[in-house]
Amino acid sequence: MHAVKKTIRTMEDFSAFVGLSRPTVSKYFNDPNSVRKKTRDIIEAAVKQSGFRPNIFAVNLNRRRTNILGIIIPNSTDPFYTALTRRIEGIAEQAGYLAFVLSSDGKPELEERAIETFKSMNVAGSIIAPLGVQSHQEKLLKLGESIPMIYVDSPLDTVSPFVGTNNRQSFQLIVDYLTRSGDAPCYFGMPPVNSNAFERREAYCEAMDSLKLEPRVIEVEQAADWDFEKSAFDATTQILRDGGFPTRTVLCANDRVAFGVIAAAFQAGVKVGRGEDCDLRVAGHDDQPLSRYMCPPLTTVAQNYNEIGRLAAALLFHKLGEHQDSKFELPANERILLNAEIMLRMSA
Amino acid sequence: MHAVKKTIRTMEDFSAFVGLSRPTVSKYFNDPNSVRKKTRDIIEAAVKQSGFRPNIFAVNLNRRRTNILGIIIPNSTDPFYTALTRRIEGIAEQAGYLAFVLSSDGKPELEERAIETFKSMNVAGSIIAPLGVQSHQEKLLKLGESIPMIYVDSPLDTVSPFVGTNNRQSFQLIVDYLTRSGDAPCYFGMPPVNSNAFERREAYCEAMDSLKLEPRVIEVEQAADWDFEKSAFDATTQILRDGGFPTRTVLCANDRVAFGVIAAAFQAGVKVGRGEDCDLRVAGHDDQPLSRYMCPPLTTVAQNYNEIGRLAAALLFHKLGEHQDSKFELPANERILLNAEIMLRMSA
DNA sequence: AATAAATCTTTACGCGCGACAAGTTTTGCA
DNA sequence: TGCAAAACTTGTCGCGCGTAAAGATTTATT
Repeated sequence: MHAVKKTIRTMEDFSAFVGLSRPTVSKYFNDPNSVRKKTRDIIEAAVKQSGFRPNIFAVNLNRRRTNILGIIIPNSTDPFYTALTRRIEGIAEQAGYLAFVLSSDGKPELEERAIETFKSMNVAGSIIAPLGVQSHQEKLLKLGESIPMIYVDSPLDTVSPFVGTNNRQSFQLIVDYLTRSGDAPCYFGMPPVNSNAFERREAYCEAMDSLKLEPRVIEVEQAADWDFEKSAFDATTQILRDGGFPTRTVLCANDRVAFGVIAAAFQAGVKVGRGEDCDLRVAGHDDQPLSRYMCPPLTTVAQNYNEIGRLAAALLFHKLGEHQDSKFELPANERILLNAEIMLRMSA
Repeated sequence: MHAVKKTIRTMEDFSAFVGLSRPTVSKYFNDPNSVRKKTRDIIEAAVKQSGFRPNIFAVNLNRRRTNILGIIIPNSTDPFYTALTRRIEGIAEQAGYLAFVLSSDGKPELEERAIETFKSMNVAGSIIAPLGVQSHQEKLLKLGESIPMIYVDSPLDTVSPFVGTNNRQSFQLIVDYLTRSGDAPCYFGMPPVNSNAFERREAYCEAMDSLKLEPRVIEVEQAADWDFEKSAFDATTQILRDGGFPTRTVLCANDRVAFGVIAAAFQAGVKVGRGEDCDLRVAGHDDQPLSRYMCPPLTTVAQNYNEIGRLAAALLFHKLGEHQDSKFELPANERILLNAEIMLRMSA
């Protein structure tokens, strides 16, 4: 005695299965609270039993605004972006949106493709960690005219909505600490993949200036690719061969650069750490998941990617006209710079 | 003298703009080679000028099979999966598919949600790195009945199409090497997040057996979460406090576990490496991007994620009936175990 | 130049669902 | 019990595009 369960493919099928009309079922899927509790329970039971889900394409076809958010990150293998992405995905899902993530993989043409894909998807809104390519700004801005866009990590310009870390504050913090606890740091930059490369360098210089110290930026030629560890490793190997760093403390533009520096130092027999017997202190920026497992554990500044994600989503939802729940505290303005927190560990 | 460029939103608009009929334009987008070269050139010029892209939802609505591939990975912050994913995305794009990536984040319910999302998207096919949860096998298999699915990294069962690393071969390789070059290794497992956890342990034991050596598996209680480094770090700290490892060589189930072990050893003052002055050798498995930048650089076995991605995609396209280009060499069968390559570095 | 073949145009339908209008039933409340 | 409001049903349209059929036009072949 088995049920002849004809496959439920469409909402039509499903509504027949539930014993309700299709418009009612449709209403339910758009807003479960728009139907009576009794009805809701019936539908929910049927959903559970049949596993029916409305066809995404049909749902989004004749909707003015889709329930899809587009996320573009510049590199899909960098833990910072993946962590940020995961956070945003979670929030989006809770709010009934589907987050679609594309990586530009450091290439402007892929960033452009991603934008066009999102355009063809008629996404409700977009959160983008942009590449720093000048020529693409206008494309992004053009897309921004038709759909709400929030920038994260690295600002597109000086006016578009943005959430990121306050590099000035974070570098002031780490420079202060390093200076108080030992040698003043020299600065080891990151490849010029986005505006953070320039901003952080400036932030370092300003922090040094404010302490009446001479900034010492290590001039390294770095291609604009995302293999941060490798370029830092190679450069450091060369530097150590050529007589070493100008000071006994190196502040890196980010943790991945610091990984490369530490690895090169280790292999050159240079002992990294803040102990008496150490030759070099190395500090980073970002607090990547692995930083605490480095040898020695990396002293760094933690970017609050949870907050960055939350606030970017909050800004976006606000622009989308979502009635903000208590959980979506709306920030005061559209240019948000978050403070970072210093993570004192053994490397500096 | 500016063109009054009315917005081109639909293919209707676009075809008028080009001066062709909509069906012809539609044909072009489905297969550019299905129209005359002259026509193709006209359309392509117009695409370039207007930036028109067919609406993804409309395109996929009344298609029997969409041009979307679903990818499910168990953890979005693990570099192995992100690298694998990126590879697959690239291949999919080349073949005219759009890869949609969802992470189950280690949670069976999210894996299930992801599957249902893909079902609602009517994806053409799916590539999945499954969690090892027994109860979900049937859901996956059920989905597999309606759309082609390829499993990677960790097999679902013993029959479904699968591409992954031959753990037997890879562990034989590393155990051989470790044994020849020093102490026979003991084995440090990974949290039981998928079948690799068991398979690798078995593979280690078999490799030891084949050398007439007694396998020594370190019994560690590890929760089934993805914070591999932390659990390995904590366990190692405890072990070192309790008198150390049973042998002077530790083979870890994967690199991330090795990271935790090495960090704990470092902090306990135990020197890791294969030098005369070292206390402990540590080897890993996978060759994560950061492994070569560890201190010391991690000796490990490289999973060929490029090949895993390529072959998974090739298998899938074959099932989708794509005329395989030369680039998609079809493997002989549907259960592919790739050999791994040993990466000799300084840690062991 | 004549004819077949290839390519195009015109016309029409339907994919699955959201949205709306108009009519019917249920519910809540006095 | 009665009556209005709320919640449902039935019916219909259209989102943007794929696709098929039938006719018109261009291209290739002899």
